[in-house]
Amino acid sequence: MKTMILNKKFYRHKTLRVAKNLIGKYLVREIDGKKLRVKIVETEAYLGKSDKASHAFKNKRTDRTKYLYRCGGTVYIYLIYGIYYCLNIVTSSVYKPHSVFIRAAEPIEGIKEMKQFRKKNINDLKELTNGPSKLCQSLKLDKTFNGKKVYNPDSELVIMSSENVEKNYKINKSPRINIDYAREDKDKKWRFYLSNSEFCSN
DNA sequence: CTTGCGATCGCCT
DNA sequence: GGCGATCGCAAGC
Repeated sequence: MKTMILNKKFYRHKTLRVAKNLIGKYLVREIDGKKLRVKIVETEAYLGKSDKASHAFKNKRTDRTKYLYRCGGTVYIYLIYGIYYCLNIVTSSVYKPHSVFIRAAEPIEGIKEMKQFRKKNINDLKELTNGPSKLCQSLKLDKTFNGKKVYNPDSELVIMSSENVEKNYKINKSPRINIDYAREDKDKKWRFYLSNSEFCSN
């Protein structure tokens, strides 16, 4: 079974389902003729209007969050703490500002380049991509990717299916990380991760 | 215009 | 375990 780009329809489903289905898929970044490839091992679902942790809670729509209102498969990247970027993939239908937050991945290809894009000297492989902003550094992703489509073969960032070994994946769930402000939504088990993967965030 | 703060990380103790 | 970095963003005046 060959790996291929996931089509637009993959993202047009319930966000919790897409968040789980993205585990084990490949995130592929093309830069200067080089291919950087990682395997997604940890995600979180953000359910828009009804989710106190979501940037689009109560359908809040601003210059920053407008990308969440586009079709499934659209990139939403935001700046956090003035210095770091975080990657989301829009899901569900247009007008529902849902997304899947990509928290961690396993480096597969282009590791030399990823090490160069991260600031510090990395010896431990998992330190390249075991956090949402570490991942963005390693893949050199920033706000210029906003609005791009991960199902478009011409994009510099696409998501690809994995081999059929994914049938053997055991996926766990837990509450999402660092959303204490979300009150009654903070304990919802909307975080998914590959069981036994050492490449998950801390 | 002003102000308070964050879906993180790395360094410090 | 704690904390500071650093600035875009959104809310409030």
